[in-house]
Amino acid sequence: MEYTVQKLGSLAGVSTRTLRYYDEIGILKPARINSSGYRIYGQKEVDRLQQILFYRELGVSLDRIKEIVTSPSFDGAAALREHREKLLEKKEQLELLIANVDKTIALTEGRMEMSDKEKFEGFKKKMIDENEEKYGKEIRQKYGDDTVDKSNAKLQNMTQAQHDEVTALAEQITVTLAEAFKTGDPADELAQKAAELHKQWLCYYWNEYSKEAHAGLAQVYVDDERFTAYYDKEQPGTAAFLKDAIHIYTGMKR
Amino acid sequence: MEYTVQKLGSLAGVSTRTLRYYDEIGILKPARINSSGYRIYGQKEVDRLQQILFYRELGVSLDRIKEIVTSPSFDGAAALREHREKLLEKKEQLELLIANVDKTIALTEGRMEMSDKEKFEGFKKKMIDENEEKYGKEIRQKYGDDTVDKSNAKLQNMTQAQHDEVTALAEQITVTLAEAFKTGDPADELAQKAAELHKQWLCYYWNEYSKEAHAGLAQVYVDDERFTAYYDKEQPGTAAFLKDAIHIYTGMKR
DNA sequence: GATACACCTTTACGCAGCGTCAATGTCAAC
DNA sequence: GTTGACATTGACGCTGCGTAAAGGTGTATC
Repeated sequence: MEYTVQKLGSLAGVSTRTLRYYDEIGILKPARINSSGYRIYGQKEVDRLQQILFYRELGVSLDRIKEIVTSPSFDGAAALREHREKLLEKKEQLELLIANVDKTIALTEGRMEMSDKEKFEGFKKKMIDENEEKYGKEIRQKYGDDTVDKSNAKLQNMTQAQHDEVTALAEQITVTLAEAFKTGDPADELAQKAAELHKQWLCYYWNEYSKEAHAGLAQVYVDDERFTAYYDKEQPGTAAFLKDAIHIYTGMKR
Repeated sequence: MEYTVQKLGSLAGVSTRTLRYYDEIGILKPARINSSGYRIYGQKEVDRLQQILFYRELGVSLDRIKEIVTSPSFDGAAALREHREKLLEKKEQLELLIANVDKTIALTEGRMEMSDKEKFEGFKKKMIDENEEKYGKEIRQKYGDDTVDKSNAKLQNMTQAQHDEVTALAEQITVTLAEAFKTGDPADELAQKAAELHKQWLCYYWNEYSKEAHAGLAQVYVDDERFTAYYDKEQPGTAAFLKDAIHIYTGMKR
């Protein structure tokens, strides 16, 4: 299959200008130039463009990308695995930031206090991490454990922040559920709110939410005595009540 | 508390140049200018800078940020919640990309086939989303369901890719577990590999992994008949065997 | 008072990664 | 031969600063 600039551009979702620029900086040369000077791309170029876009997405500079894709000893699979690693790191970064946002929201809604210094912790940490990413290997060889410690501290902070949110949510569920239980009706507005909160709580642990899984878990709450004990702690029958509420909420009767 | 450019800069982790630039474009003016022309920032400016950095982190242009923070009818909490939403979207984006990478890795390691079009799906989807983000409200008002449909299609695709991986992993667990069961020893290398695979599988669903939770789930496999049935399908006793393997793997005896 | 030094100021150019003209050539269809 | 969708090169513009130049200020030390 052969492509002109526009064909390849629309295939890959980039502009023709971008393709010409990539040609200009020598990162993606067309397979050949036809008699009228048109750029003609082939299969190899499609694959290469894909790789380029992968790395670009990561925020890797075109210069670095050039090094990567023009290297003759280029191990595609290894590069992709590395690529994957970085994406995961970026995801962690994001989660850290989200935690920071949550904290700030909590602040504006009263309660917590945050010193000026604390306010910028998230950003500073980020910068530290970026430095580590750049100079990581050297630093690690030189200072070893210190770096590892920092990384661990970050992780602890993250899970701490997340843990705080989850705990607050769990508390809210308990309260709402106790209120709802008094009505005795799992279809009642309050019980449905508890189910909704429970869904939110669940979403902290599950990447994918499905009604089936939610309903399934509710069943486990009744079937598994450890869960049952937790929910029935204050008021026996609460676990079963929650199960009913969730089954109604999800529309699953099983 | 009052700050000069450098004080504020080091507090916030930005350069003095950045602060001067923010002054220049009118996004963050100092509280006052002292007799020598020095920029002096106060508490209000610290808070504002924090907001600016939040939005900057998101990739929002300084122009947009200016609109947001200079708006007199500025609801901080609402803005933060919106901010949070976008971060979550970005995280989804990332997960979509990771799925795309995984797919490509699987491709290079043989098996799967991927058409040229498919290769760029991730990127195209991303662009569509970006357009939606920009013009979302207008489009939604004009075309309503169409946009919603697109969004849903994206989600389906994402879970599809992830689902493929998870299915492959689950298959691998089944096979390994069946082999391991023959040895009859849950501490055996093969059984421990099955536990390891099970952990990986679990990590597709859980954001946080803990040994306690893993061991707890293993117990549920034995306690809950639906799970037991699934694992004992080919060979009764497999669920209990997996539980033992995981309890050894996690070092939890309970 | 001189000198050093860390801080501040404005002005101005440079960079990536393209978008966006402008001016012009080419191909297929009518 | 004209129209219209494609292609070409060349050049300038944009963001969000980094960085260097050329200079003023504040405090300490000699």
